[in-house]
Amino acid sequence: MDKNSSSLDLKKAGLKVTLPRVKILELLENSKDRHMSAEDVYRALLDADADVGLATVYRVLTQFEAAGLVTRHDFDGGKKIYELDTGESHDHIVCVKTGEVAEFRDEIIEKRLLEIAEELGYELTDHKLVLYGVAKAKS
Amino acid sequence: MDKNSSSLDLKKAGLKVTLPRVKILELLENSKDRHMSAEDVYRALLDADADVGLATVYRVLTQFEAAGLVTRHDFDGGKKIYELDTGESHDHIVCVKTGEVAEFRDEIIEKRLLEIAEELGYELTDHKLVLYGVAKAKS
DNA sequence: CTAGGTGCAAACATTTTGCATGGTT
DNA sequence: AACCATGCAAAATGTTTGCACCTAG
Repeated sequence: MDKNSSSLDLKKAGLKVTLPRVKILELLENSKDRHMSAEDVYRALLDADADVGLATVYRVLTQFEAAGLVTRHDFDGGKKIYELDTGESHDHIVCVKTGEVAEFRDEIIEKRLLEIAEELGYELTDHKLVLYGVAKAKS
Repeated sequence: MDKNSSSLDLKKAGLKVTLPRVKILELLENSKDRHMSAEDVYRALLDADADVGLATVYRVLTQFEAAGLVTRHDFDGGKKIYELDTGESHDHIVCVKTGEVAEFRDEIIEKRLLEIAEELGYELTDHKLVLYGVAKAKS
């Protein structure tokens, strides 16, 4: 019953349960790297002997985003990065040396952003915050 | 002596003073919209009867970025957006309806970001913060 | 069975690069 | 004069789309 959870999520999202969609969703759920580009997903599927076309990967990821299953980021500029949407909004910190991505959520920031938008005369709908830094050696 | 300031900036940045570079820098300094894509710059130059190739626009903007004269953003994902670097780091708020971009700087945020990076074991080198919202009717 | 999904390849959009020519110091 | 910058067109990315075939409900 491995695919059951994925199937349920798909149905809940109003998407027909097809093989490519299940495979992609499972991949996103199980992959160690939560942040993947369409190309990453495509290659991972190939490695897993799943025969899914690149165009389908793009289409499915787009549908997943529309359905709220995944979130899209444009960290650097080259590619679009997708990650499973856990419901918990969070921000990212990227190591400029290794490219590794970590996540965090900070209430002080969240609260202040609301205030700032208010002060500027906007109703805040979303935000995107990425920190860039060098990971320091751990003591 | 309109071009003098631009020329000086270019020299200070260690760039040879050429016509395309001067024109592009002046454009960025004088344009009402501080945020422009390479295509935007290219078309504005065409409109001004400046005969600069698109490839040169890309090259010059890249050099300007390397020289610290401009900053690059990837607001949505499609295109890369450039803006003059005023030295004052600031963040952006984008109206999801009109696409208009406003700028702000908030010390509470700046301070907190440093703390967060520290807590996560990073030395902060940069950050990117974009708020998305709907501009409310002004009373 | 029927609507919608998929794969492939071609089309697109944006950015980069090779090369011969031209401009700046 | 020497060197680097430019323009053009071709190539390289990354993403989207048209169309014939296939599959889930």
